[in-house]
Amino acid sequence: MAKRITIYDLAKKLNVSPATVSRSLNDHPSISQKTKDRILTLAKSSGYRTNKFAANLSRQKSNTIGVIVPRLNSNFMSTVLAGIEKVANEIGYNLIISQSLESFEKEVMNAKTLYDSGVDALMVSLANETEHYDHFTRFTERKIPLLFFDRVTNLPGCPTIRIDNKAAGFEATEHLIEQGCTNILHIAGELKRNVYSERFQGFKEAMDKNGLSHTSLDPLLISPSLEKVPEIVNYIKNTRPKFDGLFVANDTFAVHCIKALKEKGYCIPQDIKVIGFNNDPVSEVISPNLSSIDYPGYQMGVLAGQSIIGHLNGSIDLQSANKITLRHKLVIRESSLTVAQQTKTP
Amino acid sequence: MAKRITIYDLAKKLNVSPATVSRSLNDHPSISQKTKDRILTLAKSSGYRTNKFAANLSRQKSNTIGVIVPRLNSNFMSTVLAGIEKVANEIGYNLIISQSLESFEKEVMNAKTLYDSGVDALMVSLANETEHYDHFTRFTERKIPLLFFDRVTNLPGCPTIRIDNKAAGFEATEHLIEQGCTNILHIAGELKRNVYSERFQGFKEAMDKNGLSHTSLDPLLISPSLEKVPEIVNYIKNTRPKFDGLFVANDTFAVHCIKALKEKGYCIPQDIKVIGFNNDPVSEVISPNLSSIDYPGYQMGVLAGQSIIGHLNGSIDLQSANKITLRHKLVIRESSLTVAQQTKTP
DNA sequence: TAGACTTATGCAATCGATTGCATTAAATAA
DNA sequence: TTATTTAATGCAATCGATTGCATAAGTCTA
Repeated sequence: MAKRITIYDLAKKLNVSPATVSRSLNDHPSISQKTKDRILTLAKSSGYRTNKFAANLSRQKSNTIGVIVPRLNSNFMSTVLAGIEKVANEIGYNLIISQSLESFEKEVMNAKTLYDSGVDALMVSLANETEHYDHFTRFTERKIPLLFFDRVTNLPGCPTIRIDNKAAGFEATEHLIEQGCTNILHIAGELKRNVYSERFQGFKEAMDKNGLSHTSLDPLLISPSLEKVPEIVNYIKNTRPKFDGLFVANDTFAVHCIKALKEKGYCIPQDIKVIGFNNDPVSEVISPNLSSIDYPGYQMGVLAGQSIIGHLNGSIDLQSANKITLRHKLVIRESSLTVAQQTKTP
Repeated sequence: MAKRITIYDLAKKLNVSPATVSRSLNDHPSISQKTKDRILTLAKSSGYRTNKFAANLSRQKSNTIGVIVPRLNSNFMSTVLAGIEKVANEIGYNLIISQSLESFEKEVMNAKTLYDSGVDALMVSLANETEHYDHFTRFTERKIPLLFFDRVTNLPGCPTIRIDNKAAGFEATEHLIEQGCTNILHIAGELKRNVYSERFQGFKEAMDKNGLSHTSLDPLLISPSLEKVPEIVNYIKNTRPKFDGLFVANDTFAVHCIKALKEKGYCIPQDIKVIGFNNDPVSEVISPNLSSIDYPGYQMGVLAGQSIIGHLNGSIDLQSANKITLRHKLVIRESSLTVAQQTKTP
């Protein structure tokens, strides 16, 4: 039952042409207010809803933005997505979200599907595995705005939204050094990704600057699995000279390291000071509270949304691919403070 | 440049009709394998991609599933979404995700938009505010599969996926009672939602069964804001007889209660035993580790996806709206154990 | 009141793929 | 060899909205 109502139905009922109906519905200036009112009234009362397939086909746009993220269920990502969704929703865009699960192949597939689905724009945070970016060229070729956030790469004409991971890594490391650490271990993520390589870079520079040697534990893939924690804790336990600082590129992992270290009898921060990255809510739950780098996920999402929409409206020039760098902030908590200083805080 | 290639282009180049091309692309049986091969080869080499707008318009389906959730950025929700996305992605469906942010108005808007977007199915987890469900009738009227998960309601013909919140609430409460609690405070969420009202119900029944009185702190809206924590801690502190048990309908909130209580000098579980709900990863981070009800978010997403796809394929009958109830599990950790028992565990 | 503009509407093509029905060609049966 | 079936393909309508161009009606000006 209830065949869907079309503009033809409305047109017939009001004795006007479908064209007039369409124009009225889109508030075209060349239709008299009277006619518009008649049509709008009927449209509303009869429950007319425009068929987007037809409209999309005709207009060649979908009012839809595609998003590819490594995974949905991380605190950071879902926060960014929440920000994107909010902006998109407000201006009437739909969001098609897909996850690469850190797999290059899936990322390529997702890109294809989203292209086919006719998204008007694409926003991507790259998978760990990704090393080539050809799957995005079909977008750029067709001038479909393409934006990278957080885990970015440099493609011509593509805006990026990110933080200064290197500076942040540097600050985190210097903070540990200021607290008296001289032998710091850095646990990174997949170094193919800027977020991890840059943090690592910052770490090295801070160590070098302070004339300290750095043991770069060759980064295990920490993001997906926490199984590596015991391994790392053993490594920490067995290495001499002893580590007195630990800079982990990701809070979740940091938190689990702390847990494991405590179980092995370590006192934190006395025996080893720890700092994470992301300022994930868990950092305030673990005891001792975890120092970290704060970094505005929600805002990143909002900005990404706004930026892409600017491009879609043409109000931002596509050529001038802007690179937005958001502010990060060192958040000092108990896990990295020398006890002396710690007691200062009430 | 690079005008998009259509089936007409392919048809012309191979001297066949567009119909033949279309059928070949869809692997229609009445096309000879030879022709199919020729067409498929050219299609691939020329980078043809089907225009989904046209296909959708013609077929009247979108290969798209709409999802409305209260918010993206909660551990539980993003986990469910990850599960849904996985299934949808595997069978070639796109996911349009939108958040109601607990607002009824937004939920209605989102439903409208998704309807207009021509989603083939809709999956919903209800907003706190929602009390009426008319915004969904346009879906059921048009036989668009509609499914509720976690925060469900009973609409005729709509499958639901959920857990037995009442039983879980009951078990959580009985566990506290077994541990010696006699004066338990329950902190619920918005009681309009089944997940919270049922847990509350289970709580009351367990208390009644054991002949205990229950102080039902009239549930403040705990989900969105943690600002209420101090208020609640004060309430706990000032109420006599003292509470010796705390059952919080949500782990995040529970964790922050524990933090606040510890700051006020409470020893947990000695002074007051605490149990949460959800088995959120933080429950293993807080000290003491939080007892909770485990409840499989990812699996819920997968099942929701499979169920809806069953409906779309017609392999599941739409009439027989199935109600799936997933297994939950009481996870006992330190926060709710009497010290005697606790020390038993190595 | 004719001519020149405006304003309001309609005509009809278009977007690209799908699909019921007709048709042709090839294969099989009689 | 002819009639009959089967396999392969094409024709043309359809999905519903958009939009350039044409046209009709209305308003002004001289």
